[in-house]
Amino acid sequence: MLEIKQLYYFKIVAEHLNFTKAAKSLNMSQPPLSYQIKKLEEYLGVDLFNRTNKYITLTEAGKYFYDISQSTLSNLENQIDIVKQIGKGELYNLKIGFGGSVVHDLLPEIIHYVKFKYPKLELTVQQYTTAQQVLALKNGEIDIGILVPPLNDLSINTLSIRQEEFIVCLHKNHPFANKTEPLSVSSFKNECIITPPNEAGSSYFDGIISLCKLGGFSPDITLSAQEQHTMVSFVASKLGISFVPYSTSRIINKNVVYKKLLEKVYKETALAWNSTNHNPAVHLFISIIKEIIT
Amino acid sequence: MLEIKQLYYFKIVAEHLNFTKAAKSLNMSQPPLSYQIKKLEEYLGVDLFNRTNKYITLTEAGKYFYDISQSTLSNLENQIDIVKQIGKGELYNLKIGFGGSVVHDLLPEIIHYVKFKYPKLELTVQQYTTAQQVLALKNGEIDIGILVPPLNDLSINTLSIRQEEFIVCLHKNHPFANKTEPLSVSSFKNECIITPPNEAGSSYFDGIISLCKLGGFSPDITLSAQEQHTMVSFVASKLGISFVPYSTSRIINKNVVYKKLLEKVYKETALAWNSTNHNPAVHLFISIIKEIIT
DNA sequence: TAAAAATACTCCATAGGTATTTTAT
DNA sequence: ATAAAATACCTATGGAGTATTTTTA
Repeated sequence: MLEIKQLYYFKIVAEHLNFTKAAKSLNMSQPPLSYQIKKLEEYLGVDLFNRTNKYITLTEAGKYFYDISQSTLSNLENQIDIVKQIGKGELYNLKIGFGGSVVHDLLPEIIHYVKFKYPKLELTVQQYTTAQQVLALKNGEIDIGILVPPLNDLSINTLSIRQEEFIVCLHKNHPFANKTEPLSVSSFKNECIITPPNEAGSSYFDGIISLCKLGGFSPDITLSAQEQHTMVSFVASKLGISFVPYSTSRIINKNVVYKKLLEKVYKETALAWNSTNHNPAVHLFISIIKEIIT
Repeated sequence: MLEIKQLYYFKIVAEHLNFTKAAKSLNMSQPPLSYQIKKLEEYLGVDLFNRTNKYITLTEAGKYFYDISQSTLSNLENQIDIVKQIGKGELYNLKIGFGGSVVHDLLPEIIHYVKFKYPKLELTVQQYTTAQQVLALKNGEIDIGILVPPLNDLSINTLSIRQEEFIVCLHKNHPFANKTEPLSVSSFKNECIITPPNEAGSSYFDGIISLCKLGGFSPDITLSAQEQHTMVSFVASKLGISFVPYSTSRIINKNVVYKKLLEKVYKETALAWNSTNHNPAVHLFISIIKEIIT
């Protein structure tokens, strides 16, 4: 089996390109060092050094393995530092799941604010769908979700942190693209509507459906896209129109315009957490977010 | 000292939350497993499990250490796979240094082309200045540089892969912003010129100086920026004008226009490699690039 | 011939096994 | 009473040391 000791020995030998000197710098004798490197090479099934009895050089595989050893050792060192701080209660770690829609505005804002004001709070973030987040919250894989409520799950608490009205995204040559007054949803009853994927319990998708209902029609859905910028690109390619939350209008595309709607439906974004989670940072984080949104 | 075995043992225990069952799944008995975990905790100086004799749970530090163990083990596994392939000559690795100016066009083009056509060539890329690249080429830290020639260093070979004329980047309200014919460099003799940093031997900077000489003046340099998009932002903020290579005009900024110049000076981009480098992938890579540029 | 790696061997530290005790539910 | 972790003790693998040989520049 591979051992960390071997990575370290190898790193030192690769830096000295001389077993005897490397052994000296490791405060050990040369034979066991040679032995460990040989064992490492046997484990990998790969020669790491070109050996002549006078001098050694790294093979191509050895050069690559040097990078591995280097980065593995330094990563471990840094991460273990963090573990020690968490253990001493000097640092908190929170695992945060988020949906794609907050990547470009809310999430960086939150991360910067937390890093600046609460350097003792280390955030690990990963992208999920809302459904995946609920699962991950339940099995403790994440501490906090940033998702679209409502959830019909009693064990998960939520706190609404943003309400955005839906607006419509049109191609610049669309007949309504130059109107200045808000548009009625009913004007689009014969258009192809580009939506997010209709996953089980997707409130974002449901919001679009209820918007169309207010306009008196059921949408013709032939195109869906996971990412907001893909939806915008589809509109730019004249594949249809799209109802998007206000924040999407940050995505600038020269073939696309955004227009307000007469009918008001709101897309909510919420924090979610498992009520049985005992990580003390959860409530710290929630109170920080409350600071931001007020 | 930390051992990889301990990371693995810990991972399994954390997944079972039960020493006896974890030991069974590891084909070992429970006491030595408990002993190794205890040793690990002593090494870290941190409790990883909350123990009662009936059941155990992960501490917050333990949860974080689980992530470390997980990712360290899987990274090592993947990377070792690559080392084995390199060792067998089934895969080549090339370390490539590049200057900032190729990030948005040439570099992605090269990476995609290579990944698609030569999946056996694994590229590791890292950003450097031209001067740093020359150093890294000499000490073998990188195999290939993508930089601005000429280099006055005989041990480094170069191959020019792109020539771009300099154009001028102006604020949209600049008096010349609406001209259609090419502009003379001399028109800008009284303007503040935004440049890249004047590092030792920067041919990019030198190109701008010789451009100004053609216009019959020495530039007034008060502002410099490392990144192309920063230079464009400075122009957008009316802090001056900038002479930029043609590829920079890909950076679209609604307050900025790009205009051709009467005087033609070219910024070159070249591949560079150490003539004593024996990595067989170097010449393979060079021949691939020749395919792209012809 | 000299410098460095490989080989041969010895020893002891420690990983892991078995048997047993402790503890909390 | 029982399931699970901790403790005590034993064994043997293998890591590291010393002495020596081999290799080639």
